[in-house]
Amino acid sequence: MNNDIEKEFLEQAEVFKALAHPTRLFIIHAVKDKKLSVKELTELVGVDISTMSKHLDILKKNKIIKGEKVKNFIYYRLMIPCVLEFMHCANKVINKK
Amino acid sequence: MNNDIEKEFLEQAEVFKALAHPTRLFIIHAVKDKKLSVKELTELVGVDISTMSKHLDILKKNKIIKGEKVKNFIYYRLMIPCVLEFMHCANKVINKK
DNA sequence: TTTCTATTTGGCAAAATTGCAAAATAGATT
DNA sequence: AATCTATTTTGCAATTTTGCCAAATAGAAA
Repeated sequence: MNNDIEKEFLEQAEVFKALAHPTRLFIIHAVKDKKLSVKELTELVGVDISTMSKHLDILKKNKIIKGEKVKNFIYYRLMIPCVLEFMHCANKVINKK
Repeated sequence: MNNDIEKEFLEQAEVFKALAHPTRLFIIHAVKDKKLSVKELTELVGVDISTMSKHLDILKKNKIIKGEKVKNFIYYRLMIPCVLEFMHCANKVINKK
């Protein structure tokens, strides 16, 4: 595997890793058509708020979601709609199991 | 997060996890239009053959690739073409970084 | 300013992933 | 049968990921 190709797959794998967690998939689903704060997402999932913050950070760093500060809150929204197509495809894979 | 939803995202996350490794993304790319044996893939990537075997097993268990035995060799091929669209989308995400 | 409220960060232990080496299998060839 | 050859499995140590708690920040409200 040559160096450029290797780098390409390495970068791509980072994106897949960012998606490879049930809580993060839930977040994507939840913010696809409405903005939600860290606290709201925390309550929906039922996890410690620091844990939620870290999950959001991973998605943020990969430019999958984006946060907008309003007063004390940071509202997150989905930035990459094609991620939803990923998920439909993933479902096809699951159903063939 | 209710139980059914949780299960759905848990299953989806498994598929994303299967894709979240540079070697496994390379494999998918390599077998998308030609069948390759474990040994051939091992040489292309430059990894221990037992490591390659494990990567292939992960993709196989998730029905992403399928192996066909011919003589002593097992030739793998891509089963889920929509995975390639995943990768195009992942590239869009990367380029926005 | 002091006090809330929302969010992030650091620390840490538990769990999962990774990759090599060695041993085990499977089956083809001699 | 014995011997190759390809692949898988086991064992294990190193690395990474995860999630809670406690502490730190940021900024709004009183």
